[in-house]
Amino acid sequence: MTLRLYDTASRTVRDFVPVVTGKVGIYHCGLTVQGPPHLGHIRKEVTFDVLRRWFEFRGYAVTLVANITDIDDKVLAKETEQDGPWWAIAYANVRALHAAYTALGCLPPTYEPRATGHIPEMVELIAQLIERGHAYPADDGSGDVYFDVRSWPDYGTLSNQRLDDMEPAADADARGKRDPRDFALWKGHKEDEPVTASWPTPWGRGRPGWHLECSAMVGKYLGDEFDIHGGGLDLRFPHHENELAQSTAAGRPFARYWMHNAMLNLDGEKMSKSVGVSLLVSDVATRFRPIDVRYYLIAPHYRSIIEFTEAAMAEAATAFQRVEGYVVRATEVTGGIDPAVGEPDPDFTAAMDDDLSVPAALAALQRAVREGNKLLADGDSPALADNLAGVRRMLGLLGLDPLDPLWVGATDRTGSSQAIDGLVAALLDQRQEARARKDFAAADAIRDRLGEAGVEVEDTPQGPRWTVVG
RNA sequence: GGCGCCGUGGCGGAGUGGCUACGCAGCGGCCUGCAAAGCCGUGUACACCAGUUCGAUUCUGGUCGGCGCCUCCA
Repeated sequence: MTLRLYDTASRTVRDFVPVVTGKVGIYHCGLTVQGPPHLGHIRKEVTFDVLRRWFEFRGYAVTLVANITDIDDKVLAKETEQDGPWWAIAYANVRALHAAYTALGCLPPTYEPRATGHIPEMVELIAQLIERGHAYPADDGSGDVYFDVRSWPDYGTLSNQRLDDMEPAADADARGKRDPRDFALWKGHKEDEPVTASWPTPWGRGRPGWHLECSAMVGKYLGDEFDIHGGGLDLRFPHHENELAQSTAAGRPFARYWMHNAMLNLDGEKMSKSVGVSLLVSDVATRFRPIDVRYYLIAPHYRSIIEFTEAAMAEAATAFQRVEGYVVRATEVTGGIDPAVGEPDPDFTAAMDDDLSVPAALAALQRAVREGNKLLADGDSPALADNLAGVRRMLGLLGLDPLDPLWVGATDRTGSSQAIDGLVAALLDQRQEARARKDFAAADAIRDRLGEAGVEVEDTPQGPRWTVVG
């Protein structure tokens, strides 16, 4: 079966056909590093991490490029709010983003280009656009360079809007614009802005407009025509519309597929940087296990809005821990397996091929877990090992295998020092002796004492097992 | 005003012109010394009103409600 993806531009689900057979180039808009990432930002990262893992499973050589926009109005504005130069603030937020990636099990992108490192590529693109008659330097001496939307009849196709219905762009004084909807490719240096935030160009010193960096960088690393361009749905317009216009007007075919993930809302509204930052990844990760957070973020379809609530998050954690519990117990019984030999359930594969239908894929996974639990009741067997391998393979494709080195430490439910192992084992021996002589009061007393110390005891057909909780 | 998305059982969340989503919670049972975990069983769910149809939660139109974008946004 072919992989099918929903393409925002055509508003249909289409068979995926790569530019180059066997390869896929994906570019998704990383962050404008004006602040540390919140749960909404990381939803996007996790979504594209799952996409990337699925393409790799399907045998594609994946090139994943996620940019960092480290210079723009908002970043500069932080300089006056916070103590420190804009570039230090941007860098600190890059580091926070990397910490969030790691915490939530996202594989690093193939490359992570930064806007400030690609000024020459941007200048080149502007020159091409001016030469072709689609951009012009403002005649008010501001040093701004604008994209001429009237010169590009296709402007508006991505967001399905007509130019005449659009409101004026407010990214600069309209004085130098030919049309109020023209957007800035380049912004001339202003007296009150730091000189460090300006670069020389044929049109004077200045800094890039918001959209230019992505067109320049995607062109450099993925080519004039590439496979998939992604990002949050809120980027569809103006950001992606403008990228598309800039690139195609410069003669570059650009993205074949546009993928946009839906927002994560809080209190019924989109989490917005301008409304105030809440639900920082660094904060959520202290209240919930990161692997549970990842499950919560990918369990709904990527094109469905997530209304964040603590209750739903906690419920998702319970749901995932059921799966995780099976993996842990089955691993204890089988002695461990190599997940690479596992085969995903056909229903799982079909669901993932169908525009990354993770909810349906998880339903298949849950059925496999139920089967596994039944097998587990009979102890070790080839069928159990087989099932466990399949379950772990499926989990791995979602970045959720609890035994992946990625998560070790964070989710280790049995790990403790050898001393604790010995002490608990000794107490459990005493309890087993008590049970053997039907002294259940003594046996339960030992279990209660262990429970008070945070050690939970369960009796299984293979004997008692214990885990450290909390 | 323009362009879109969504309203599913107590909760989360898929999907389909007729056939069990799945999970959480609840209830009943099995297993267990007890428990935990697990397994089995268990729900007149598709905002409202019309229309199309043999049949609509699914398609069409309308109403109500919620959300996103229209140059800060993931």
